[in-house]
Amino acid sequence: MPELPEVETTCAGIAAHLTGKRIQRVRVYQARLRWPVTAELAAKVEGQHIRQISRRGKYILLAVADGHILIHLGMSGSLRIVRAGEEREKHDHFDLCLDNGTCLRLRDPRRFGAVLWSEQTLSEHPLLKDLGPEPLERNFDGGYLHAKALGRKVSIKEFIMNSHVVVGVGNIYANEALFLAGINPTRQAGRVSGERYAQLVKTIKQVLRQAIKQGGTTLRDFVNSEGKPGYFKQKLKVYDRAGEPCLQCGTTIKLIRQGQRSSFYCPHCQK
DNA sequence: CTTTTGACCTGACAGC
DNA sequence: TGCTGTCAGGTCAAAA
Repeated sequence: MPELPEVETTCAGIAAHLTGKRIQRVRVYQARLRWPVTAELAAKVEGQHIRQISRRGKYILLAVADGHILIHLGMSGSLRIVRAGEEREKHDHFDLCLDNGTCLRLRDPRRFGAVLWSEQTLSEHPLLKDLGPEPLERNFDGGYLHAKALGRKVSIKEFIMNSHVVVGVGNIYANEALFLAGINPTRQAGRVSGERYAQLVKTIKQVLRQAIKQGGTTLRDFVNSEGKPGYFKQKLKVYDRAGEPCLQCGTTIKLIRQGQRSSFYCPHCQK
């Protein structure tokens, strides 16, 4: 489900509710997520104040005095702020109960998400330390991508979806950015010019910024922290449009599989 | 080192 | 009304 815009939307929605609040109680209803939710987490954070909410790639980070809670939404996760008494529904696996009668509640049908405790410096955490740059920051530019791609034979689409290359670009936005840049998703990463990488970086930033503005993309079940969907789906040019006409030239949008994921592109506009 | 494949899960939907 | 197979916003770990 959530790519960077959806995680960003979620983060922005929960931040004001959490910042400065004291964690009264951790409730784990289903510990078996991507990794087990540990008893250590509860022991460490109960009674602590949430100092700050931030995001690194698709990880949401809640800072407390001597460590961080790392939350990943996987494919189907969502976070909401609920009243403490609110009835739990199917797939609600985790609550962070605050001292003001509200809870941060994680729902995740597929359980590919994660809730982890980290006492390490974040830049040394095994899941974070090798992550690529943030796509919306200045250090993510055409020169960086072009240099990183040198000698790489993977397709450009799999390349930009690799979080060690750049974080936050998932299947929807990879397809969209490649369309906007006019690049065929099957092209080898190492065989794309610096000029085209500069263009691609622009379209990645553009599509992510627009999606954030629209509150993300809801395909079937993404909801923000208030339970509302995102509206970027209406702006998608190629994703989920196989067999439909290209909005630029009318050619039929093609569907192929790359690395077990669907890719959509216009064979005429993308070379 | 890079690349590919399998694994983890539930739910929705198509086709028989 | 089943049942089976396929697909879905991710990404780690192991194999090649």
